[in-house]
Amino acid sequence: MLLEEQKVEKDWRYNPIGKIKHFTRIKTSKEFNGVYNRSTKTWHTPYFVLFYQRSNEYKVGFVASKKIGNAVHRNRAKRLLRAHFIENIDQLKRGSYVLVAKPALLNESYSVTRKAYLHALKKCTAFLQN
RNA sequence: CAGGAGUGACAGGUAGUUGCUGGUAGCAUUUAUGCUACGAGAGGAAAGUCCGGGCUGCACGCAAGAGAGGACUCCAUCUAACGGAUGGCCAGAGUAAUCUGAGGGCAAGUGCAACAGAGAGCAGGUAGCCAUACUUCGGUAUGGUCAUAGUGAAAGGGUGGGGUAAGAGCCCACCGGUGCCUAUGGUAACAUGGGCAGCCAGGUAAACCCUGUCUGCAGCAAGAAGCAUAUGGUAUGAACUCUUGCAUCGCCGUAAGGCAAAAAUGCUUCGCUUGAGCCUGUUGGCAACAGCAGGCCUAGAUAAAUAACUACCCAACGACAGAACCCGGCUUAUCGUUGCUCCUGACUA
RNA sequence: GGAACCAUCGCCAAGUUGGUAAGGCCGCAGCCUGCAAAGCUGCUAUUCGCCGGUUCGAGUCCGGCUGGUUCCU
Repeated sequence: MLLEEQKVEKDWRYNPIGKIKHFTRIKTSKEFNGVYNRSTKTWHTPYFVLFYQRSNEYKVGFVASKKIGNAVHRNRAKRLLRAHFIENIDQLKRGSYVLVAKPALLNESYSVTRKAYLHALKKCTAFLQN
């Protein structure tokens, strides 16, 4: 019994869900291309594109290209996407996520983009719920 | 009150909830992670990368070698240094406050100037003017001359008088400009005078070039250390050969490395923030700035932290915009709010 | 982050020492042909990426912006 309890504790401690720290970031263009090409589900909205690849690792990548604007606008787009991601982080399945920003993201309010994000997650079947 | 000129400051704030990146302290354990508390967390340009410096590596015998290349160029001061700043001088713009200026040398040398025009670089002579000769009395030829006309961005001083066949710095007076000498003021650039000379000497050096000053080359993806992976091996003494030797050349010299190792790939750590630092006061200076005293520690990330939401304030959901080794400048972008000083005009007292 | 370079007609481009922008393809018009193609002739840059400066005069020289490309990885 004790061992089992310890195991549960271990699992909880090693379960990275709940903190963005535990998601390893996607860095190189090779990794990004891997997610783009082998993604199990993708969903497009006017504000961003969500790529989801099922795997045993926890990985995230936020992308803001030069089309969005200068460095300030790119940083803001990535921050907004990160805020969306952190909000529902404890309900996500294992896998690699890539969020690509679009120029319309900066002009729309947070509540609208939040709805779009939740809808995209549903369509990609990334929620943990049964 | 209206219109200007200069120089500063700020770059949203407050409260709450949920989060991010470092630091310090404590606790826990699987010993590199988690939790809790406290405090910190982008700019005036962080930008462009246009200059200068620190720092690091390479080079480093001659170090103040030589030349090339590059940059700058009125004077003085400031600075670690600068192509920067401050104050002046000169030139230009403006009624003025004030602003703008790559602002040495073309009386060292070489080159360049399309078109137009007679002529564009040791000046020249188209029209014109004058004299002489000839004459068919229209003019033609030769010589003198350049004031006047025309061309051009620019035609070798200006005005007046004398002079002459006609004219001309040919001569004279005044003015402008140039060189030399000199007096006064100023640290100096230079300014204001005086004398003498010669008689005018064009523009262009962001054309070559000359004078003077500076300059070794590269950049934190510099460079150092650790772990893992696979590759690779002439010779064993020297020589040969290979690789490297950070722009060029001369003389001198003949370097370094080849398992006690080298280079490649991936990851990590250091470099990485206490510094020509900031703030306040005071002293010196017209000022840039410097000295002294006291106080402060103020981002250090790594696909890259400052966010999301709610409420209120406000003329305003705020302009331009995100540190990436660090400083000093320059340049460019910028919605506004606001302090101080000065100038001109109008009106009132 | 650092370093180097480029921009000329719709496309490809020349333009050395500053003097009024060659050429080819495409397009348009004409000739030729029964009609076309080919060929021949002619036309097409008012602003040389943009803004200033030097100069009598800048595609060219100098400074600053804008856009793009390449290298270090």
